[in-house]
Order: sequence, then structure tokens, then C-alpha cells
Amino acid sequence: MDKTYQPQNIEQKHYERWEREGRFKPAGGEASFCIVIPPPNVTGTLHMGHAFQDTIMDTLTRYHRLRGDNTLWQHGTDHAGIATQMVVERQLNAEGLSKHDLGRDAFIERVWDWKASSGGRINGQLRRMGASVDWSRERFTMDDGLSAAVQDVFIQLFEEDLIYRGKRLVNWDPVLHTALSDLEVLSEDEQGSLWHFRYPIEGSDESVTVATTRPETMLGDTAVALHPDDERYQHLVGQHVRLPLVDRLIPVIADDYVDPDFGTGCVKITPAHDFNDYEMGQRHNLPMINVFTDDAAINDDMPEDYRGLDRFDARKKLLAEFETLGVLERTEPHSLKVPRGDRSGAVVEPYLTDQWYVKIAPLAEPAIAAVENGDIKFVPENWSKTYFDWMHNIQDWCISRQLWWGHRIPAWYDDNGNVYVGKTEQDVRSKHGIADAVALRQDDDVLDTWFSSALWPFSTLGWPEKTPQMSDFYPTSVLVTGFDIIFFWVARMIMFGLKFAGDVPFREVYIHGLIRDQDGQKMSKSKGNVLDPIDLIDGIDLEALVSKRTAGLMQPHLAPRIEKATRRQFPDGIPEFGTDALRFTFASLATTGRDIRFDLGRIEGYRNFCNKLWNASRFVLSTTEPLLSTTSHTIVDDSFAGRWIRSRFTHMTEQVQRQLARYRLDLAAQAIYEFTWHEYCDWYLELSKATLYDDDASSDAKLATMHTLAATLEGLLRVLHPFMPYITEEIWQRVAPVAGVSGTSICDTRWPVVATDSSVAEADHNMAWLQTFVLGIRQIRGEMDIAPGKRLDVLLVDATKDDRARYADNARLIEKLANLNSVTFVDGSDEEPPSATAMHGEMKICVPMAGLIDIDKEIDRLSKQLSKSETDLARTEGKLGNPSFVERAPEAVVATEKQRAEEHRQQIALLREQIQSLRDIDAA
RNA sequence: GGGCGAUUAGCUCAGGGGUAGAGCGCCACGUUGACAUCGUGGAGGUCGGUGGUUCGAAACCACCAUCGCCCACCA
Repeated sequence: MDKTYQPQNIEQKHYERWEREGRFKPAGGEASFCIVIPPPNVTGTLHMGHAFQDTIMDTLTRYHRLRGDNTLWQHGTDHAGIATQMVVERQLNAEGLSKHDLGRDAFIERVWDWKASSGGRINGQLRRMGASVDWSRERFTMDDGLSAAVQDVFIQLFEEDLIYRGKRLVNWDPVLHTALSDLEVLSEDEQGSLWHFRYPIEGSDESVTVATTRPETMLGDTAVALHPDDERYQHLVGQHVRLPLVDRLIPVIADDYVDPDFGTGCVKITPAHDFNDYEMGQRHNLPMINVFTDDAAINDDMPEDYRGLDRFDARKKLLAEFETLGVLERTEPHSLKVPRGDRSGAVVEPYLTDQWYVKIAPLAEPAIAAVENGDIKFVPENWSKTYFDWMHNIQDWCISRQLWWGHRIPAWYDDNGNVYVGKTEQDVRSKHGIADAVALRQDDDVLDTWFSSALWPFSTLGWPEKTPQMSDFYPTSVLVTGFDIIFFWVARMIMFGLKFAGDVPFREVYIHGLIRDQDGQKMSKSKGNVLDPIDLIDGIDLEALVSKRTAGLMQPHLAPRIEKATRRQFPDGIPEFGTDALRFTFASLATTGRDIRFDLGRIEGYRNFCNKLWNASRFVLSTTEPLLSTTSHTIVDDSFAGRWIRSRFTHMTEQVQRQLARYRLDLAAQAIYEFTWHEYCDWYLELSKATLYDDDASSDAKLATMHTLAATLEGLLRVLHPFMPYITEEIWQRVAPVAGVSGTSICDTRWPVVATDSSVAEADHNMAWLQTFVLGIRQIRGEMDIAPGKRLDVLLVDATKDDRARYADNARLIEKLANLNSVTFVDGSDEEPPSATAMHGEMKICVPMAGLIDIDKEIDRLSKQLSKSETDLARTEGKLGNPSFVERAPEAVVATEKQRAEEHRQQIALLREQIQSLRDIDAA
């Protein structure tokens, strides 16, 4: 083995072999475990969020495989309608073409080409992450099977009147030319103005002043509204206003919706361009006048000199004109929520169009119940509240998109505007008896990407066919996802799963946090703070990193700033950390919070952890070779050290099990780290040396120690494997034979059986005694600046019978660990030489000074300990002196406290005595 | 306007009714036969504030402050 851990030498070969050997296919026993991957965009690339999420899923998947479950991690990709179409359109634009130049069919073909050429990228990256998805079952949302599922669902919903088509106000993206669902619209606070317009009352000198943030929509005003109880304007209700510019008469109406305290208390009403106005329009039967074109320019029904003007240009022109007309009373700064499309960033326009909707309330009801009654559990639980809030206020879902890339809506129209829904045109004709002579035209629109995503947990398993996978794996075990798509995806899967697959899609929803940069900023290209998981695995030099971060920016002027920040943060680029270190870092970061700051310091620490494991393994392999020629692997190691490390291993394994069951990968990882570094390496390996290098130790004892070394490491590798698949496989290949374990891959092994050794308590006691002893010596060394290499002569004063026995049993170990030259028992009555002292219960461990130690320094050191003990004693005595504590606290607590007080008193007495004797010597 | 989360060591974060924890960073010493990607020792916190519950609160409750996120129709 190499002296240092070199991840690049060990990762890919193992992955290739696992895949070749079909190790990711379900092959377990009775219990089944299944996760469906949140499908990444087919043409996308792996980002930190994926890498994090995939680590969680892979860890759970590999864990369940080791537990012997029939385990499936179902993989697939998403066609990602808008996102993918935008990318290809941008490519076309770069060639000076638009999608209309190609036409629909050619454009779609072009998108398929793009998928073919770039669609493998994310899969390659998933492999680098070690993701053990079942590649043989990979699906794509626009596969034939999945498309058929989409059609079936659409048709059934339509036939049950749960899908309808209607002309309504929708969120219109005037750049992408498509409708958006409410969820795809993000409202941000922006600085704008509140303009006050004076509208003249017809047949009167009076006027009414309205306030608006959208002046250009006044072209479509069909009323002015005020609050019914607003005394200022009562007399105006029922009168009419003559709309400036367009010269139209519109009524003044009263409606509760109006807030008399906002603006002037009078509102202009534009039912065709505002959701509230739309509703008010419905209530008052107001006409709806559409002002815009699909581009959100002024349409041809508007006054001539406005036609064709972009909405914002129209606004300027209109304001200028109003100014001259004296209609603009005043302008005040005003902050408002501006709705923008989440993809285009364009200001979304409420716009009247024909769209398809899912009537959602009937689907929502059972989906709410499923979480209420515990059929589905959110982890952490509080996310269910977010889910409920949204579900209780859910609006009908606009599912049609005016795009080309996606599942085309299976609806056909005749020339009379009748709509027929079916799988194919032929299907529709035969179902409805429509002659071939009657022209039918398919709906141009495609479905919202999330429509097919909503079917994902069952469409990927073969629904609507009754496949073995459906019966084996549905409902799936757990959905692992971020809170940002609870509404987009989780809720909709629950609704559709219950409706179509007859059961919840998953038993649990594990919601993880979002990965942010080290300053808590969201990672984004334009901020230039993106980290590519693959760069963390392979490393990247500074120049490559800089050019990667500054290439292809939407706002190229940001490049210098990004470059500067990158050079400052990564003066030497990013070193290679390897997949296992990255995965362990993610696991350790998987806490319950919302935001996760990705700190490079941690991945470095876990790379070091890999190195630690690597080198411990080198040690084990180099010392346990004799086991290979041993015929019996039923060696029993009954040394206390062996029992102790086995007990710690069991404890750790239990911890990991328990924490994984509650998705606390951070705590599971911590338990492994702690055991590996601070118990197995720091103590057990060192203890083992004392036996292995002891010429007097029996060969049985040596073999037993070797066996425990190897067996514990082999078990540790299994427990660690779900987190760090590569390094554990690499080491396991070498350690398994030594540990007497057969098999060709660690993937073949089973999770260690957690067995409790009856003599654990005694071993733990003995170890604690030994550790106190060794640590006492080390502390003296450390604080008194005695070189670690200096072998010490030690006196044990006032040792009890028990101390003597324990020392006798462990002399070799202690002498080795504390690096002692000699140990002499001394009775309290004997003369002690001046010494530095460590207290061990009633016993004093004395290191004679003999030129090694400065008396004053030792007095200081002991005084510090004394004062700490005194503080502690005072606190404990304070408690015990409180009658209500003694009366009311549990007996065990009081007993502990009493024992503690006794120990402190003993310590204090010993310390005082020791300090005094040093002072006497000093004075003499 | 509602809701949710966070506030613990210099930094990143765990924990949880019974004497404050880890990693990184820091200081000192160290090439001891796995590992300097290391070892040993050490310094460092009145757990955001104020009340309350309790024998006991950093932890539970209430309120407040600061930061962040989500939802919502004030033009």
C-alpha cells in the first residue's frame, strides 16, 4: 500500500467493477427498500446540491443493501421542459436562428440531439460520486413508457372532470411566451412608484384620484372602486368616470376589497391585467379589456400611438402625456412586489389566455389526510406544517405550457372548437365517432414538467402495468429532497400517487438543507462562488478554476470581481480530496438546519481521516500477516483490550444504526469518526503494539491481538462502507483474508451483528483506569516539557490493592503507552523524592524531578488543579447543602453528587499535601 | 400580515433538565518501528437578552432582539 492515501488510484476501478458485476440491482431478501432519485435535468451537470443529496441517498441505499434488504435506487432523468428548451434556443440564437426558423418538429429533433450529446454527462458524474443506482432501470420522463403514463393520467383526470380547460387570467411570461404556474413566479421587493391619477367624474366638475403602480394598465380600466363604507366618496358610487386618453366611460363601484387607508382609497380596476381586479370584475360583471400582446407590448385595440410599444415604454409615454394633461396628480416612491418568471427573470404579466388546469381540491384532500394520519412522515417533522399550509390553500394547477419540448397535451379540436381527449388522433376519432373527413388539430401546448414528475415514483416502476417492481417497491421507502420543492414536487407526488397508484408514493420524506458557500451565500454562477463537486474530488488548479468561474457569464462585467475573489480564496487552487472525503463531508453536514455552509476546512479534515484509516490499515496489514498461515480463525481474544475495543465497536455500530434510522447522517458519521480515530487508532492500535512487540508475550496472545485488530478493522470497513464506498472496498480487499472473511467485494458482506459481550463493563473499567494512568503521565510530560522520547521512572504512592492488581495485569501496556522505564511501589510512610504528581484516585503517580522538573512550575500546575477541584467541590457541596435538592432530586443523582464530593475532597487533600511538601522542599 | 428556522469556543457546527462538546484554527513540545494528511499536552465559552417553570435551565415555556427563509391580493 502507498504510504499516503491516493484517492485517484482506487476510485474508478471499483465503481467500474461494481457496475460490471451488477451489484446495484435489487438482490436482497424479504424486506425491500427503495428510493427514487429526484430526477436531475437530463442535460444538466452535477452541482453541490446533487452531490449532497446523492450522498445521502447512496449512503442509505448501501446501508440497506448491507442489511440484506431487497434494495433499489431507481434512477432517471427529467426532460426539464423550459430549462432544456431555453438552452437549445440559446444555441440556435448563437447561430442566428430562432426556433421558428426550424419549425416545431425540427426543433424537437434538435433537442433530442442535444440530449443525446450531453445527456450522459450527469450520469458520468453520478458514477464519480459512487452512486449505486440501478443503471439497468434508468428512465427518462419522455420515454415511451413514462409518456404513456402521463397520457393515461391526463385522460383519466379529464374524464373525471378533474382537468378542465378555460380562459382565465394566468401568469404570462412575455419573454418565454408561456403560461406559468403560481409556483414558478417569484415576487421580489423592488423600488417603484405610486402614481396618482385624477380621473374626471362625468357630468360634474369633480374628479376622483386613483393610485397605481402600473400606469400603462389604465388603458384597460373598466371601473374605479372604493370601499362601501368610505364616507368621502359615497356620493360617487354609481357615477361614471371618463377615462383620460381612451375616452371611455367606466363606472365607480363599491367593493370590500378596497382598503380605504391605502393610497387615495380609490382603485382603478383592470380585470384583464390584475388578479384582484379580475375577481372584482367577476363580482361586478365588468368587461375585461386586454391591453397587451403576447410580448407584453400594447395591442392593436389600444389608441393608435401606443400600439406596438413595449409596456415600459408605453408607461413612460403615458406618464408624460398625463403630466401634460394635468391628470398626473403626484408621484411617490413606493416599494412593491414585482412578479418575475423563475426561469426568464422577466416581469410576469397577468394575462387572459386559454389554459388547462387540474382541479386540485379533490386530490389535495386525501393527500392532506395521508400526512395527518401518519401514512407519510416528514423528517424533520416541522416540514409537515409547511406542507399543510400550502395544501390547505392550494389553487388549481395550470398545467399547460406554450412550449415545444415536453409531453404534448393529448387533446384535439375540431373547427367548431370542440375538444376531444384521447391517446391519439385515431383513438379520439374512434372514441367519438369523428369521420376522417372532419379536420382535427392537436393542442399545441405541452404539459408542465412537474406533471410528469408527479408520477415519478410509480411511472418509473412500470405503472400502469402491474409490474413486479410496483408490487415489490411501491410505496417507496423514503424520498430525499430539499425543502425548495415540497410544493412543486413532493405534494404533487403524494396527490397523484394516492390517486393513481392507490397508495402513498413514499413512507417518509427526508428534507435536507440547501448547500451554500462558506459565507452562507447561495451558490450561483453570477456570484462566481460555485464549487463543482468533481473539482473537489479531482482538484483543480487556480487558473482553471478562475477561467471556469468567469466563462459564459450572463453579466461579463462581473468577471474581474469573481476572479479576484477566487484568487483570494483559493490561492493554490483546490487540492484533490477524493470522493470518499467529499461524501463523508456531506454526511457530516447533513444536520437538521435549513442552510448548510460548505466549509473547505472540513473536507480537508475528512481527507485526513481517510489517510488515517489508510495508514491504520497499513499497520494492521503489516503486523497481522501471520494470521494468513493460521488454520483457525476462531481465535478468542479474551484480553481486556480486545474486549474493550469490541465493546466500543458494538457501541459505535449501534449508534450508526440508530442515527441512520432517523436520518442523522451527521451523528452517524461522527460516531464512526470518533471510534476510528480516538478509540481504534489512538488507543487500541497502541495497546496492540505492546503485545505484538513484546518478546515475552505468548504467540496465542499475539495471534489473538492480531485477530482483533483485523476483525475490528474489517467490521469498521463495513460500517463505513455506505459513507465511503471506495476506500473501504480498497482496504477490505486486503484485510478480509487476514480477518478470515471470504467474498469478492465488501458489497457482498452484511452489516455487523451487534452482540453484547457480558464482560464489557469490567473491560471498560479496566480501560478507564489505564487511561487515567497514562493520561496523568502524559499531562506531566506535556506541561512540564519533558520530551516524549524520555523514558521515565515512576513511583506509585499509596496504591490500593486494586491499583496494584490492575497495574500488574497491564504493566506492559502502561509502560509502552506512557513510555516508562521503571515503576516502583512506595508506601506512604516511605520518604518520597520531590516529584511531579498525577492523582489517580487514592494513588499518587509520581515522576521524580531529579533535574527534569522545576519545583515552582509543578507547584503552579498543582495549584491550578487544586483551585479547579475546590470550585467543583464548592458547587457540589452547595447542591448537597440545599435540603430541597436532597429531598426532591432522584436518589441516583444525589448519590452521584455525594460520590463526586467525596472524590473532590480526596483530590483536594492529596493536592494540598503534595503542594505543601514541594514548598517544604523549595524552602529547604 | 402570517408561518418557520437560526443565535453555543476565533471559524464551521453538534448536543441537550444533573459540572459545556467536536472538527478546523491557535500556543508549546515532538522525525517514539501506520500516519507530520501525524502524535502529545495546553489555551479558549457567564450556550443572544429578559422573565417564568423546576431542588436544578445552556436545554422546557413566554416575551424581546438580531439574522435568514417561506407563504400572502393592499392597488
